[in-house]
Amino acid sequence: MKLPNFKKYLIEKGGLSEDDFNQIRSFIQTKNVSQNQFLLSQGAVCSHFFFVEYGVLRFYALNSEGKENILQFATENWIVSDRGSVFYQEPSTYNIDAIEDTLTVMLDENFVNEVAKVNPNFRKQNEILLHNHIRHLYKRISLLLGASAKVRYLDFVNTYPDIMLRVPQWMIASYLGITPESLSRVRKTLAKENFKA
Amino acid sequence: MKLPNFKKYLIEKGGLSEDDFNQIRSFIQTKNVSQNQFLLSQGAVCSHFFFVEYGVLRFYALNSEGKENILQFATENWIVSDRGSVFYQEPSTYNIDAIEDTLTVMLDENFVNEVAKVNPNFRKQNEILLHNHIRHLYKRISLLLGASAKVRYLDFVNTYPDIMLRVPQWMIASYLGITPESLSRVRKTLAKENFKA
DNA sequence: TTCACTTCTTATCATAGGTCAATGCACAAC
DNA sequence: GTTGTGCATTGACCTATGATAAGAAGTGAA
Repeated sequence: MKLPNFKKYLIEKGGLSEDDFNQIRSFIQTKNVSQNQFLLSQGAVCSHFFFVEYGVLRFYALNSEGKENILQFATENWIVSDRGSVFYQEPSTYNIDAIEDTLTVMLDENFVNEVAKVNPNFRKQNEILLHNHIRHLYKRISLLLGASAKVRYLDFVNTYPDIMLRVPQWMIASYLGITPESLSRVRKTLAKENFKA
Repeated sequence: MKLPNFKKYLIEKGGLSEDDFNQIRSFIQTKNVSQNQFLLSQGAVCSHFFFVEYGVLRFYALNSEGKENILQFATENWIVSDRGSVFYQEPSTYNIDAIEDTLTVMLDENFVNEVAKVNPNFRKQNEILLHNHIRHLYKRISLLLGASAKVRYLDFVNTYPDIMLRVPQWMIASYLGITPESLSRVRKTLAKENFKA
């Protein structure tokens, strides 16, 4: 099983050596998800974190009227999961499905512990990654609280130009918290403005 | 320096023993902030995490028009900080000030390392707390994406009944991403509904 | 080719929530 | 007492975005 991205991630972000990586190879479990298949469905208990080796996942909730709210896209090198479900064995209120055919590495609490045994530094690195994640979420909340649909869209385009190209526009609208129609309008006015400038 | 909440936190949530706590006493630094004083101002580098021993802090951003968006309130036993600033020495884009006179414990990266030396289990516990934090942020994002002002307000009241009583209403409006006028109207309709029921 | 299906756009109308301005309270300072 | 300052409420109006419905363009299967 070749997992170039996962290996690179553990070495560059996790602080592991090539050797360390070889030692943990046996713990690695992967899972394929084809397009439109679910990795996690509302109501199920989520037992793993999913690292995306290749492909695109979406992580979303359904609100009381059944509307999908996309909380996160996950492309290569991202990790998604319902953390509450992993740590407390609660049924999840979220869904994860695949936007493209995707290969994931399944990580659980035990995996982190095993890696930490091989290289104790990993835990520290992992902590920094978690803080980083929190930071991104605060930025997102900040935009949702105080920025117009247009500003949020522009930020998305700048932050995730790659995702832009791989997911349909209506999903981006959902991620931004607006309707596809509104996003269409935002794009139209932006196009006009650029034409003038 | 008596820090009953901080001690309790490290023992209950951090997995430390009474003994462990006594060993790290010497690393503990505290800071008092009186009402309306700043703990962090936009543009400064934030070097610490702040644990609230008593009091209330608010963590907020200013949007492009200068409007405050409150990202987080922190009462007893909460930790706030601009994580990007702590880990990467970047100037912060956020502000933290005190809503009540507050006593904080100042934590930095080194603190975590020292505690982990005394009790290696701490790092693992800390990781779980971080995951929990992430979970709460996703819930918040989910509400901002898909719930009306009324629903968000009701959720706030249920989740943070204590904070309700300690911060002015216009700050709650800011936390919810609406104007004080709108919150006033939401409360009015809720009052009517309760009267009928 | 046609048909079905999805995505994106456009137009019209509806509404939640924003903006602005006035009023009413507390509470503190004097 | 008076004056001021900050907060909550209310009302009149405005606007960004939602809802609905209809078309247009792309894609893939039969």
